[in-house]
Amino acid sequence: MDAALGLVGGGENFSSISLREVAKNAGVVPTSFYRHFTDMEELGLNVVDDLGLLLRKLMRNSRQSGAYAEALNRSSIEVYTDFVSEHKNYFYFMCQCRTGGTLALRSAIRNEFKYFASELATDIRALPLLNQVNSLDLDMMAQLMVETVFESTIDFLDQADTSPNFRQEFINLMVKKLRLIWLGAGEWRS
Amino acid sequence: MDAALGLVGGGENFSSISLREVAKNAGVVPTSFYRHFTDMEELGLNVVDDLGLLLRKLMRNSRQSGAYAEALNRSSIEVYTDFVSEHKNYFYFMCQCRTGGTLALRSAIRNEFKYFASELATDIRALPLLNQVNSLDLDMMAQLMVETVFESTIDFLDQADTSPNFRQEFINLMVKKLRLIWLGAGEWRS
DNA sequence: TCTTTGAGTCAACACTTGTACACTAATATG
DNA sequence: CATATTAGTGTACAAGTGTTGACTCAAAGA
Repeated sequence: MDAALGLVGGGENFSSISLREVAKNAGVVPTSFYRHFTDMEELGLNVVDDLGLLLRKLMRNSRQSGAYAEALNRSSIEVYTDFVSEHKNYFYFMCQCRTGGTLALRSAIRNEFKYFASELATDIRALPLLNQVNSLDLDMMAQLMVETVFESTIDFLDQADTSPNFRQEFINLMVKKLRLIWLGAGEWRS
Repeated sequence: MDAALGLVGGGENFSSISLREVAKNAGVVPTSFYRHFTDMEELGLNVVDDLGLLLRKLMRNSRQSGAYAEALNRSSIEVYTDFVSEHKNYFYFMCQCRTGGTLALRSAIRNEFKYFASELATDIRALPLLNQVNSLDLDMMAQLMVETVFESTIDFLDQADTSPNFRQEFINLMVKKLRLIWLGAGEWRS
């Protein structure tokens, strides 16, 4: 799995990586691949699971630090961008497969997002700002926030190394977008 | 190009489609491919150009019908979803390549988005609702709206055929998200 | 201690892939 | 009419692909 992620991080597309490449990158003979996975797709699904664990860990940490309570303010965006930088390969993989993977892979990732969004929804449910919002609309809002962040991740990955202050610009833009959504949420009447 | 798009629409990932497959699907011998493109990437870039033309056409139509003036209300979302349904292959391609293409392909698509968003920005600039918003923030808002719509396109493509009322549910959700953003925009003070 | 099992090796297969070269036929252009 | 150009054809090759089957060997469990 690390070998596959390495290739993805190196610029290859997961869907066009061959079993043999993975094996070679893992320092192992091609036939050994079958000892671990039947398929490249199965390998991909396992990576999605790992990614899910990673994201849950991130979420736990954010909750502890209290940043999460205000759900996606500046500091939580900073945490996120750092996290992405530390796990570039995983996020390249995720960005690629969310739209370009097998149908099974796509829906596996979709599910991770749903989980993430629903966790966010329960966390912000209690906020007094949102007491005019019903449960369905709350889900919609959480979904929009999560999507907004994830959607921009590929841009961050692509450009993070281009200029030293891109990270700050990116964070500023992200914060604005989320503030805009929060502003709308405050006015929302279900 | 149609042959390539056909393969994409059939579930294959553009980045793993071979030159030979395209040739076969076009009813032509592999070596003939080189008469038109040097590369699969070059073919891809040409498809992006075509897609750009398509999107501009869509935008023109929406403007004429007046729906666009209110920028992404229900009827313009309906127009968009119909448009996507009519050009599924193009949109599968776009969704795939925005995150999974070559770097050149990715940034070509990014540019189309930028163009689209900036057009939207100039269209909504005059709205009295937004007279407290400066130019930079307006761009950010237009960008968020465009992203929000495009980001969900893959979900629409994947699930449009699953249930007969998915289209309506999708439109409802989309309208809500955009309404949320508009609500925020109305409160925004740059 | 014997035996099962997990993870690796090697050789081989039929097939696909990108690309090169030499050739043909229709269609524009001078 | 002659000539260039454009889009197609067939053959060929070296490299890469997924998958098979039979083998080794260290570690874990009985």
